[in-house]
Amino acid sequence: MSNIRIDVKSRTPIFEQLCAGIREEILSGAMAPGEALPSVRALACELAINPNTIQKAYAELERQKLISSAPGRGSFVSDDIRPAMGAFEEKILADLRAAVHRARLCSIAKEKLTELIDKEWEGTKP
Amino acid sequence: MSNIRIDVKSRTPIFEQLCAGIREEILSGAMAPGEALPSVRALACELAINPNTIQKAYAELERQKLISSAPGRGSFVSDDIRPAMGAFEEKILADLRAAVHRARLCSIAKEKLTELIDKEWEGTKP
Amino acid sequence: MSNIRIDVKSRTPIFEQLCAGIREEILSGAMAPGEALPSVRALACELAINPNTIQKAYAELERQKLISSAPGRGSFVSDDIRPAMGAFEEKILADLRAAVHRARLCSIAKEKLTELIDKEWEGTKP
Amino acid sequence: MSNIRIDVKSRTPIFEQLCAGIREEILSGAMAPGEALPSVRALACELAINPNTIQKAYAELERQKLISSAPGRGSFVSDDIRPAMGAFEEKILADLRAAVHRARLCSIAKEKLTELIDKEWEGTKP
DNA sequence: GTGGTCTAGACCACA
DNA sequence: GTGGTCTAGACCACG
Repeated sequence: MSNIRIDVKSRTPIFEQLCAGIREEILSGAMAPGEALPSVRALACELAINPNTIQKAYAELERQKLISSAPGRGSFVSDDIRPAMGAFEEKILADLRAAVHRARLCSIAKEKLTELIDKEWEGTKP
Repeated sequence: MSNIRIDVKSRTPIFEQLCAGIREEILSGAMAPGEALPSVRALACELAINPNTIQKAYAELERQKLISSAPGRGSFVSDDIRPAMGAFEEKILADLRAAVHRARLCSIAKEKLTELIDKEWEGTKP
Repeated sequence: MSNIRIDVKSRTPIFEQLCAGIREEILSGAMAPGEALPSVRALACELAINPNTIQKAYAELERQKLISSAPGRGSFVSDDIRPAMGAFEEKILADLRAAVHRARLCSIAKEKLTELIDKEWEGTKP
Repeated sequence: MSNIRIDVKSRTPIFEQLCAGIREEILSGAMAPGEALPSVRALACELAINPNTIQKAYAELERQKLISSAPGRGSFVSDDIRPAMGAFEEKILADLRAAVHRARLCSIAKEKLTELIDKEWEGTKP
């Protein structure tokens, strides 16, 4: 989990940065289903962040069925993350559609978009 | 201007919805350079929104050089909106890059993205 | 008077642009003491500006003793513009002092200022 | 921050006076990069000004990259104020040029200008 | 506690 | 009539 970087200066809420970071870890396979997440206190200490903020991020991820918390035992990556992945995928595609729509209004050439995708896709190959 | 729809229940601030709506009107050519925008009071009345909120949106658009306001005379679409378009284009492409990046993490097939672009592009043809 | 150019898009009020323009004409000697200014209506027509705005500019210049209006006969450059020049000079020097002060705070080198003056001075030689 | 003085009777808007005052504090080094600014409410109370006005000033300074505001945490002087300083420097030099130009029109001797700069420069030595 | 947003209502200068 | 500024008071999300 030490791959997660928080930017306290950023405008996006810290708990959302946390959600995004942990979600990436899970969706990319860095964290396996069933694996234990660090405790709220430990992560709060490691990232120098208010425990309440960690708690809020965990609660949000649990709401999205990406993790499950067992009171007194800790939090764990869900065994089946496919439904959560589906919901997240929907959101990503919706964002893409919106961006494409705005690009269309802004008279950006379609080639520029596909080219951008190619470039970004190669650049982040695992 | 009656094409603009405001959702007061939305999480995105009203003034941002206004900015986006008016920006679309301008970038899409629905409003021509030099054309007068509705007065702050008139638009406030039409959309049932507080005049201060309209003014905040106009101020933001003026900061982006998309419109210019002349006290006592009204607000007008800028004669030359190209520099503003350039800045906006940058933002759109950055959004696209971020969305593609997240799609990559979520193991979405690249074909799905290009297909989505094709579909969205055709669907919004003027 | 046809040298005066008004920018209706500018943020500085039109009547102030008028004042500045006419003041320049007078202080630079383009208009001689005692000379008649164009009538309010004629100037309003020539510049395509509301006559009330011309009137306001003339009133302001009269308040500054740069011109004098004779009801029914028109407006004329004052015979003795020295007192008005003095007051205006004070204002210019105050502006300069303020700008220099801010430049000092911004750590701008003093040489840059004197150099700027030399350049501006030569560039606008009559 | 108690060095800032606001003149509610002045013609220049309060929020601009605030911007200028805080900007001076930052550019002069009285406030260090990363330092926390007083909270909107606290400063509003101290200066006997409406919090909204303080917020408008903070928003403007943030737009100029001189400070950064983090919802829930407060506002802070930017870590790197050099880009903002550059933009501000441009404005100052433009003001100087304009003042020199008007001085030229008003037949003010060039020596008077350089002398004024020398005097002002010495008078505000840190 | 913080900053951000919105509303309601007022006053001003400008045209 | 216009836009610009300010005030007072409210609500919200974040930490």
